[in-house]
Amino acid sequence: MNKVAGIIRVDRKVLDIDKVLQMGMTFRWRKHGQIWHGVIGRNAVQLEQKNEGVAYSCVNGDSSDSGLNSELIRFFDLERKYEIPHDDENLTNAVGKYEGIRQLQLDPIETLYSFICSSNNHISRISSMMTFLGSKGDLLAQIKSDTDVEPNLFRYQAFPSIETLAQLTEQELRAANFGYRAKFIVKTSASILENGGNSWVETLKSEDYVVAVEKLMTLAGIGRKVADCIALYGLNKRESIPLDVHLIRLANRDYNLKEAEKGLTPTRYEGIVARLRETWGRDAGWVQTVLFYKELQLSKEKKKSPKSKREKNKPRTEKKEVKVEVKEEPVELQSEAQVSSRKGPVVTTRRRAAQKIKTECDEMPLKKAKEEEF
DNA sequence: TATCGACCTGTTGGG
DNA sequence: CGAACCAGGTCGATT
Repeated sequence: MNKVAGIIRVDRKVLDIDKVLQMGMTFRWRKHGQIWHGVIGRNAVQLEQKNEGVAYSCVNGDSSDSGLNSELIRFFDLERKYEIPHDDENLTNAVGKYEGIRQLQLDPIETLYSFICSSNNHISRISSMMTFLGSKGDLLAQIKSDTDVEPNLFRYQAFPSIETLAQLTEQELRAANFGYRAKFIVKTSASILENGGNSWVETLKSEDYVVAVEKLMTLAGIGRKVADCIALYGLNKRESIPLDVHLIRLANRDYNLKEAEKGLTPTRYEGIVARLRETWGRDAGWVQTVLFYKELQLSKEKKKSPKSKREKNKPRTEKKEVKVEVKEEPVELQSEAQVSSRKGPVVTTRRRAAQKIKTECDEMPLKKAKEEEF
């Protein structure tokens, strides 16, 4: 039945597919029983994590075995050995506790649309929106699922071309629950088409990080943070740090960042991100992913256990050995946050902002160490 | 350049 | 049960 199958021998500590496929990097993978179903390029792929590694099979036979194998290695970024600052105890602990997270190398176009949908949104809805967009793509395969009661069917669909996406109307998208992002999708599809379609997005991969971000931000619905998400997961830009209140919050707590969580202006965004890059080193983007995952887990734990009013005032940070290298000053931070505004970074001067990034990037040496790890 | 409100919709902390 | 200095932001207008 499965034309192509194999196994990638990789430890769960290096790659944990349960984590990376549902933490908010990619949104169209589904797990039925022990099997993950999804699409990579034009391959309808099934994955299962085992002790020996990740078993894979391709159910539509588009790819040769060796081809799919190397595509998966690329997809999961397995050729890279992430590096972290040796003296960062907080990070060392987080990496040790939340193992197997990778900086996925996803399809640029799908990633672009994913993160337009991500604004002011949560994973489950982004997933349903992306499934809707995916439903416009070529059907590669479909399978019946024993465990999935409702649709009882999983459809593997290639992500649609820009030409196809450009046919969607705002009305149709709003009916599909895209909300105000419907307009972004319509406008951006048209713009990309004007720029040259799929190939224009693909070429962003070979651009410098700063240029890529600058170009992405010319599109509707793509601001600074979303551009960073696309750059990180879709364009393989490791210096990219998608910055939001959660990241500021954790950096305030664990890295003495001392920044207000709100009122994130373009200038402040660049400044904070530059500092974090310095702190986290050349794999800052991956570090952000790990720490973000940690926050996700902490907030889940928090939700599970009903909290007393006492606990609420004392934000607990599971630090039994997590040594915060610097003292926190929450009071001061709060007052800062109150002074600053509530919402709304504005990007009136994108070129200016981009130039600033460039300066910062030039200072950052990017050596190309590469190691095998599986 | 910074600041603000509006924007879809789902979830949640309070009353 | 219905607001909310909400929630993984961006845009456009205004200063």
